[in-house]
Amino acid sequence: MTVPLHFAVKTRLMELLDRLGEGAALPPERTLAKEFEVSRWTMRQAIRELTADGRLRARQGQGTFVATPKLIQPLALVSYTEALRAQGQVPGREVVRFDEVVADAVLAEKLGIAEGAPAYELERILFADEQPIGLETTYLAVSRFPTLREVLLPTGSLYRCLTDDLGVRFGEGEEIVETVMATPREAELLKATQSLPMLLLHRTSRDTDGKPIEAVRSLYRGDRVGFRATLRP
Amino acid sequence: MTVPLHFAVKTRLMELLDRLGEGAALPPERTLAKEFEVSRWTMRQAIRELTADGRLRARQGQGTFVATPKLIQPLALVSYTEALRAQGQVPGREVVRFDEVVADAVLAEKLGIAEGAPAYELERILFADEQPIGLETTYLAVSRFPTLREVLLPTGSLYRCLTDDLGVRFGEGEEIVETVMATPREAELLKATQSLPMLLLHRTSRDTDGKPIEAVRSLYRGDRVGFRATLRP
DNA sequence: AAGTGGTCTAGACCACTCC
DNA sequence: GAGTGGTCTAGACCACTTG
Repeated sequence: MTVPLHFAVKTRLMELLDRLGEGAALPPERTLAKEFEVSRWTMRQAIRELTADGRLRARQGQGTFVATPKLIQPLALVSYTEALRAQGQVPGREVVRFDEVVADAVLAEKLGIAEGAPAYELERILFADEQPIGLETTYLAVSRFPTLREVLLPTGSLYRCLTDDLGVRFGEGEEIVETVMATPREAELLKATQSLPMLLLHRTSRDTDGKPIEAVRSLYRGDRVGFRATLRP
Repeated sequence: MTVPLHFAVKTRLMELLDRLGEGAALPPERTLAKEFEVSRWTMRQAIRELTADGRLRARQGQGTFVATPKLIQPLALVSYTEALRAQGQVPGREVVRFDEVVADAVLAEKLGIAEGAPAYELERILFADEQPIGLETTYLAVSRFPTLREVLLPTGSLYRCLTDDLGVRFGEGEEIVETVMATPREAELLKATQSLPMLLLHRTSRDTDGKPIEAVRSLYRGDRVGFRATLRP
């Protein structure tokens, strides 16, 4: 056997998906396994890969469905709200946590504050058209934005608040992109099956004077989201 | 929601990895499964996630080992060769295919040529310190670079060849980043286990006059590589 | 030949959704 | 309660590497 069986199944399934339309329901796993004459484990392996690729969406208790194309987000210092609106999607946010933490050495260096100084930790779920697509944890120096708690609306845009209400002018930033597997907590918050590949982004951004603004850890559903970067030599 | 068993195993395994050093060998799956009192399937699920996260590397017939940290590559219009050297790694290339193909509508639009016009298809495996980390397929218009076959050395840098030998000046580009699962062929070329999450990049770049230079499809091992982008407002 | 990871089966039970 | 996807077991065989 050269090609693994589950991959041959994946290939045959893809043909089936092309015939079915977007949003169409796939037959149950057990039925498909019988039709393809493979075990349910093998069928699930094939379905699992197609799910990770963003071609299928499984919903427990309901069934498996043909997915819509991935959302492509800009990789730039722009507002999540405006970026989504530009693509005709309805943005949404839900605050999971808004605490103050003590900055450790790594965070303090990123925010340009002393180790042990207080920092906001703002964790939010990002939605597109009511569906959770990302989990964003933002760290900001309390000393720099002492009034943040008063001016930031729970469902408002953080970038708009920083620029319009607090006079921040974004300059340059750096972002590191990698793939990881979600933890059960993260998967639950994003209503994703466990063990789905995610896109993990680590961002630090500075204002036009070069002063640190924020450090951000963003986890996006790899099956639903991609990113677009503008390249320079 | 109770935590799946394989994830609890993953957490316990991570503690074990911290005690073992980089490059250390893990006990065999069957042994670990007995020690943790789980089935081999559950143990493999945990190992699979740690492998996808880049914490472990499995080698068939040999064993499973604690991995080294990911390589972070720049997301910019720069030479792969120089980017790798800047990080103290030894770059390498291997040409898999160097054909001429007929451009379909999508490719023709990207390259600024007529549909049906000939285009080079150059597929290469990218190595870092002798290990395959990426598979890059580059498309260029034959009409624009008629002498490419003569001036490009099999193990040479394409970017260096374009800039130094053919007088190309890179201007701006666009890159889309997403996660996918590798096909068996791709996994084999990258000497990766099948079904490992990969980073898929689609790049188009233009010269300083705005004329299209190349269209590139790059597939990088998600367990070994990450990317760094510079952000602007 | 022995030992390792890789694939696959058959079957069980759980968690969730909908009727 | 019925049907769906999600997790897990026990066991088998294959493919690869090393001695």
